[in-house]
Amino acid sequence: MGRAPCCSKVGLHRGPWTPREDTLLTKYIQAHGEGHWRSLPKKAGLLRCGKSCRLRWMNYLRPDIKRGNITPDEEDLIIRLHALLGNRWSLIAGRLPGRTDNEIKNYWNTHLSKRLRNQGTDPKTHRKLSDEAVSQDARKRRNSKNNNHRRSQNYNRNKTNPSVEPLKHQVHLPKPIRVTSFVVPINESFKFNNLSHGDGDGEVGTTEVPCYSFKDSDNGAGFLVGDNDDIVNGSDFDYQMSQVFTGENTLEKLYEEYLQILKNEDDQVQLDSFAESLLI
DNA sequence: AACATAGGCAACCGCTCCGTT
DNA sequence: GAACGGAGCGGTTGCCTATGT
Repeated sequence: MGRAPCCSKVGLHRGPWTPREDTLLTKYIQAHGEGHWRSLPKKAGLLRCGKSCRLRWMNYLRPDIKRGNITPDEEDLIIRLHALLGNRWSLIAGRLPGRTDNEIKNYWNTHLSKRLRNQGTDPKTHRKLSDEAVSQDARKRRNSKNNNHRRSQNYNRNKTNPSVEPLKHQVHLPKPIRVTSFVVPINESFKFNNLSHGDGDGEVGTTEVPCYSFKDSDNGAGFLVGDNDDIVNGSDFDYQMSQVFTGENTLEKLYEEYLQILKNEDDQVQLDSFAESLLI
């Protein structure tokens, strides 16, 4: 408490990560493994704070991250887990292979909580909302929307009004799709390739971009993914998805657990002990 | 075509937890 | 037991794109 934020040091990069930074971070972790986040940026040659590096790795660069649409099964599981655990996103993410807490949190805030409200369910308590509560909720949402619009309006005003200091131009890369659920050992997990592509500033040239080639030792399925939309082969993606969900039956197993518990929903002790088990 | 609004997501911030000294 | 520091978590913000007017 009272500690200075680790990102307050001047001269550190902030905002979206560049392909070069991604490469440096991934290469470093590939060689040395995760951990020691505070000292990592210096050793890896990054002008970022350790927290930023950790976040980038955990939410974006890890090879076992699954990107792409949340399936209806996953949605259902998230809702049920949220009912049990509340906003403990990391615990919820821990039960969804390849999903990150940040992704689930965002998905909850942007999709699921709205859907529950529309269905007349309080997304916090998972209980039915009364008519009065529903209308109050609608008023609240209108207000929060207005606040959000103000932020957008400020941004757009700055964008269109040359008298206002323009915000720095930032490059948002296309979302990569990384689909693996198997553990990849350090140093053998992935290889880097060089890709020719536009770098987002209108220039076209050769930039080093992380592009990982995975190999599942069990079934021999190769898989190429990276920061470029055209890298991922759709059929491979589907194939991997099916391996994740039909091969391991992770979600089905969880569903069975849930169904068992929900059958005895009155049995609070059992429910509690299940929630307890998730904490391990 | 230009502008306004709405929605989505990556990244940041501040706090807490927990191991070490 | 107190102080310290690394790591992790959840809430919030900033910026972008899509859609509407």
